[in-house]
Amino acid sequence: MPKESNQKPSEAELEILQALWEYEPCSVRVVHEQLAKKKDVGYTTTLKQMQRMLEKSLIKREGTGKSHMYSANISQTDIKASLFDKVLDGVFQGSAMDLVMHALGSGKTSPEELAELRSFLDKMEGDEK
Amino acid sequence: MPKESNQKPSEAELEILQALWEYEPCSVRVVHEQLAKKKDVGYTTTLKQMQRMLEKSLIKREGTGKSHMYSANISQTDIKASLFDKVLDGVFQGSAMDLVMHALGSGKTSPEELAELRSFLDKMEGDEK
DNA sequence: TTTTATTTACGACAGATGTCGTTTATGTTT
DNA sequence: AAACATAAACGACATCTGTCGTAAATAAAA
Repeated sequence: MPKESNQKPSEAELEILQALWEYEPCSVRVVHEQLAKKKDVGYTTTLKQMQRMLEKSLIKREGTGKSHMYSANISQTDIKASLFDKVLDGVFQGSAMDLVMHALGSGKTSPEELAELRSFLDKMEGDEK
Repeated sequence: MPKESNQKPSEAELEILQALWEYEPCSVRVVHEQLAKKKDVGYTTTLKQMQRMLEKSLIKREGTGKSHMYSANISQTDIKASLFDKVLDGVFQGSAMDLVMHALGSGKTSPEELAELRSFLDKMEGDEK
């Protein structure tokens, strides 16, 4: 199997991964510019962070001499699952339903999405039987 | 207003808070025994952790002399919201729907719960208009 | 081929986190 | 009161994180 990372990314590392998932493969500069939009941080800070992430195999890179191109070495799907589980077990006592309710109650869902959800439910209930 | 904590708990701190939410007010010993079920850690470690949390006002305590009784100083609801938002923005690109789908797709919901969700949806759609 | 602009690579540092060992204080039993 | 059992307080330490400054490497321009 491919040697994927097993470490869980920190806050800052996650931000970098996000940029990578969107632009990979790309240079440190590109990633940094994304971060710079959200917060005030130095280029070398981003670089250093990425170098450490490289050591941890959270990301990978290619290219020789100057300018390396980086890519995430961990899928967004995995992180989604991982963070999701963490929150689920951490504060929702493992009740996915509770979490769903929270999500719907947060007022961040449009009517269209609710409709979509409804049909999804139909499909789910259709399957089991 | 009551002086509540503003810091976000770390991994280990969250575990302690969980124990507190369930048993508060309680002693360090009780909290420790809960943690000990899940991981191998020393009593003084838990104690130290809690003392630091006290400084940060993540928790509070009462009782004089020996044996203090501790309680969480931050509501589980707040943490829920906070962690939820973090995950939502962090990897689900702010799409609550995506997160809901993930939750439902994780196979951690019973048919009863799905039914419950359905009626919840009915209610929601009934309200808006 | 100098100069200039970038990109990397290193090394440092402060603060947060996770873990303990040891010492001190304080009830509880004889 | 003396001995014992516990709880709390301290201080120490190794990592991990977030941030940089500075130096070295390398490509691009003059």
